Amino acid sequence: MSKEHIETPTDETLKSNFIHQEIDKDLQENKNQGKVLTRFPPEPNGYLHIGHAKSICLNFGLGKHYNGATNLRFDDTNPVKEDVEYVDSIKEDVKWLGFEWQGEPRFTSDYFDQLYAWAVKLIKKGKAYVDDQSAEQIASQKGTPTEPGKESPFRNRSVEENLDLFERMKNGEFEEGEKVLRAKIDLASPNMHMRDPLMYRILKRHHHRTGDKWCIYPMYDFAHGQGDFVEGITHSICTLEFEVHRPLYNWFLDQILEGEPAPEARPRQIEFARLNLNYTVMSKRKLLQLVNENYVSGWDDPRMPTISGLRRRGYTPASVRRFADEIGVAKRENVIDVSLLEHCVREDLNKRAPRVYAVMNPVKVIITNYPEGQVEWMEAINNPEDESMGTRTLPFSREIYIEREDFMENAPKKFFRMDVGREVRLKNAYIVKCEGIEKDESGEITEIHCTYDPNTKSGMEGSNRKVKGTLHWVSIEHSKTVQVKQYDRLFMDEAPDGHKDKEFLEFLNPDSLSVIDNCYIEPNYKDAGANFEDGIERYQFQRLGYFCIDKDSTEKQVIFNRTVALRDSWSKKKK
RNA sequence: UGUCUCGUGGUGUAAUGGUAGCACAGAUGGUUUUGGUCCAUCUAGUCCGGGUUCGAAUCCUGGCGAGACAACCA
Repeated sequence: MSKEHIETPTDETLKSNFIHQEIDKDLQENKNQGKVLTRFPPEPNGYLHIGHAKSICLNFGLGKHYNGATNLRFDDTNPVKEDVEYVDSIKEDVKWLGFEWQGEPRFTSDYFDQLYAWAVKLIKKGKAYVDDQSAEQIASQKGTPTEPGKESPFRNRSVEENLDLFERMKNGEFEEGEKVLRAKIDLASPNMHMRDPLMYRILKRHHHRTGDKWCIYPMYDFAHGQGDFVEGITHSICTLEFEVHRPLYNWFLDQILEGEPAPEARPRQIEFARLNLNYTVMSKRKLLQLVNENYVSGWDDPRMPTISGLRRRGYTPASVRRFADEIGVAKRENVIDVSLLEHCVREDLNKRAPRVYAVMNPVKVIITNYPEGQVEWMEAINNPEDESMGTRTLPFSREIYIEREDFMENAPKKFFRMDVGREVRLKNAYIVKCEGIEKDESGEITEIHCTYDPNTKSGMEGSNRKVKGTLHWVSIEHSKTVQVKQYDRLFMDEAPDGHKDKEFLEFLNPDSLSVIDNCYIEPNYKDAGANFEDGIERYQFQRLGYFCIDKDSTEKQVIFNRTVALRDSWSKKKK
């Protein structure tokens, strides 16, 4: 089957995966009245990255596929690290990717009262207790995966005392670290998470939503599963590391639901392997470090694997969704080659980006037999992949720029470009012949002299002649000067954070950004009809790659970011 | 020396007891006014051993290997 169009979100055909099969089974058993409700539950403590995009596409894709819905919930149980800045960026990124969450975004902090009540219920059942020990003491009693833990001396306090203490924790009578609430489960469990995990800790911090109402905050483990339950989530899709938490979530729900009527839906957690991409890092901590220590310009630096970085780099939402679909979903550890991501954006942009002429590394060409002062407006197709995008005109004159790399003295036969005595075609203009060159003292070419054949204007009969090379060009007099930022991979190592003895920063690529201040572009590139749903202008610079206009552009200074170069089988061959 | 999870071309991912397929990457050729696109062809795989079966990537068993888990993080 040929790929005529890259799928739009509505007709996206999801690749099947094991999660579909599990949900299909649940549906066959008529669990949850046949409903499917998923959720995307980020913590607002950083910007979303391509790994989150996988999760977003999975969760929202599932909701759509099963005619259900997907909630956006912020798991904001740790005011120390969280911020509204992140809430806003996450909403923007999910929307940009093309997904809609059900109703308003949810916040785990909306459930703090309920969680508190449930904690009290557990205390009353003798399933939770206040522990006065320090973090270190508790840790030292946890045991190891192979040795059982030891009981806290406070484990068997009376219900009354626990109730009193917990309320006083809530009232702010104790300082941070003085007391915690713990679940009373099993210190000998082979699952470390069942060894009397913490439920609440004292944090006298301002919360971005609840303000100063609380000075105790639930731990993620005591909040996440209940958040899903409260919302009626049927399938809680998460990454592999939470597999060992699943029994704990189920235990909490069992405790909470005891004595209650059977709920309409009870979340079922299914885990999948997170995305890893080579030549980058994906941990929030490391991304934050890159930002804070100014190795990049910000979360949306086009070299970052963040969604905002990809957006600024020029990736389209469709290309990211396609990528998420291509990589699939499974439980085994995986490392995806960035070339697949690049393939996805090329595939989309090839279909949709208008072609324009720009010269990044110019050398001057004088067409000696072309009349001085004459200008011809040449017609050019905006996108050979999409006739409906029409044509525009661009000016041709006696003095033009071509790429320095498109000329070579004494070039080998396989070099299909310009050399003295050779003919090449100037795309959408004339066939020209190189007659000679001029150099400066250092030997660098300063001018190339050509003659043109007036009978070979594109469209004329005479232009049908076979010529080995076709070059792009711009008229010097008419061209506009813009800045171009070229990006290369941020790290030189395939797995920058995969070395025990070396820090990932050691592998930073010093050439990951190169700025070209004088890039020459045809004057009417805006007429080429760049039209993208997110309003970002994207173009193909003929023969060079895909570029988009950076948000920092001004009228005086237009900045283009290179999204990705065109595939280049010539440069590969040279090696 | 625990519990859980996972091993299919270089990288991902299908095949759910019945011809190991697809994508990316790589190679070759064709078309081309982008060395792009497109088209065609090729390279390359079931971790190992035993068992069940007419038949095993799939089921059983024993190894081996990888990952996760011992934060008042999520």
